[in-house]
Amino acid sequence: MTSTVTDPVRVRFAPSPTGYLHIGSARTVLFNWLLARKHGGTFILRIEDTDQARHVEDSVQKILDDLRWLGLTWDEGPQVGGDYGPYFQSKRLEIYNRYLQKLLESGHAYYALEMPQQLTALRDAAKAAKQSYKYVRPDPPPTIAEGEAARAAGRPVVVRFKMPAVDITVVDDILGPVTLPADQSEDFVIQKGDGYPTYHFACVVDDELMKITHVLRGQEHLINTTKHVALQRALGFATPHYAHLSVIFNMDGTKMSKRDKEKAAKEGRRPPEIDVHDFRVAGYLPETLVNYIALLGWSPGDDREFFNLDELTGVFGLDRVGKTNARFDREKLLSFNTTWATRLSPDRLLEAFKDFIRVSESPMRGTDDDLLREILRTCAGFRTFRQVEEKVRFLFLADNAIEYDPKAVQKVLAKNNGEGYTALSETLPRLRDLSAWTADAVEKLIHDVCEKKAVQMGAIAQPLRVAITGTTISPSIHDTLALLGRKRTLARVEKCLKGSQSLPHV
RNA sequence: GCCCCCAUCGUCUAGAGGCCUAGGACACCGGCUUUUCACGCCGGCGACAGGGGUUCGAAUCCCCUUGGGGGUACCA
Repeated sequence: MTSTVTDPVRVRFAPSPTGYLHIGSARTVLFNWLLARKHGGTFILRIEDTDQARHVEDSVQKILDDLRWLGLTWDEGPQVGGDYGPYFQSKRLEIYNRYLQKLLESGHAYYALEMPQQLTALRDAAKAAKQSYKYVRPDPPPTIAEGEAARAAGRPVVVRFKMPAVDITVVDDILGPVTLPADQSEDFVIQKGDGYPTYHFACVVDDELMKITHVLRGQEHLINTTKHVALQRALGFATPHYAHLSVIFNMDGTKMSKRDKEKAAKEGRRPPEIDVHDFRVAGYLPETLVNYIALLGWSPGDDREFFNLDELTGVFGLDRVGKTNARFDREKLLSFNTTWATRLSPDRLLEAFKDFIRVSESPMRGTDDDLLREILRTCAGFRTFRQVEEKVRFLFLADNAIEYDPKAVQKVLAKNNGEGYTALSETLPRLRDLSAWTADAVEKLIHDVCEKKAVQMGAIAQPLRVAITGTTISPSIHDTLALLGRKRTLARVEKCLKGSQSLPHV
């Protein structure tokens, strides 16, 4: 089915505040946002905080911050308001109760008195016997009066919706028609024992009241759609367009879960990035993330693959969203980031770099813009900001705090009877005498030394690099020296040379 | 157990019956460049899950099998 969009498009992203923004959710937001922008519609953010037990305190703040970082701003929702608020479900309890009463009175819903443990036991038994389980509606169900009395007596009473015994077909904008047999759905809970609505109920009421036209969500909700449509019919609500997105997995086919991080930490590995915030702290650009996740399940139909948000808005469409589950390829992401870093203007790159420095609490904090620009320039071709940081880490260490990598020292300085040290000591006076300490002058000097000694660049550059950084990795040798400055360079080389005298193999 | 969804290179995908001896990107493998790490350039390897149909003709349509995924909560 192709749906012609006539009403103004209103879409929403409805996270529950239980942590950071997951990379999979980020794709869902992106597609919603793009759909809204594409049609000049409205993108709404709604916080589904109906689960008191799992609520995480600063979660909302974190999610909002990472959404903004991605550039996915919302037209209605927390912090910006709107005509259809409040946008926190916990603030809409009266609204849900009103519709709940209607359902109760019209006989579409009823109070249910079973204890949770009782139900769990039945489910477990069915599972153990490899049988399917379904809640059986009491016959007759408790009356409203009985339900209210039980609740007044302090019993954990819930309200269940009478699921009609008809097959329900929804025409998904991505998947096409999907029919769910009636006998698969039970009378599900719409109000919990604590008085909060369940997701299904709150979601349906809010989507109606907030005039949502398109529901774009994860595939885990596909089957819920039956419940939602049934609820809409009972309530006399319109049914919005539905579109369900495929799932994103790790390369090994497992789910991308925060558990991966815990597991890695326990095993002493660096935790993989799972939430948007993880990628941000790891030194990825928002442009990269947006571009990469856009291509997970959507394609422009041709060979182009680099798009910013504006460009995506221009070409995005639900008709080009695929049905297949995707795997998250970190190698490709890295490659995208490398490309994006070269595509951005120096100003934009600097801005992004500073965000990285801030959120990652980098030792580069407090560095002035000119130096940061210079660092970015000398590290051109980098894959992530984190890599830049590692490459220029030597700049932010005290001269006497350089840690020498034993392997680098052996390979570059000590090997062959300390020929690296020899090269160093021969170069040192030339550096002392260098009139102007610029990258160009340094480069010229090193070339000159190489020529005089009839050796390759590496024979001079590498010993210098190890002497002043402690490692074999840094920007070009002339940039490395220029960045460090004459005084600190000389100090480090001298200290390195002095240290060599106590080494047995020299 | 039951229900639903999905199926092209290792990965993301293009492909909407003949344009396909299946295209691109990442990865991988060679080579070039090179002061380290990256970057860059050139070349190569590499897929229509299997089986039945439909059709003059199928990666494209239908069925079955297999495989993968989702759901089956007083979570969302």
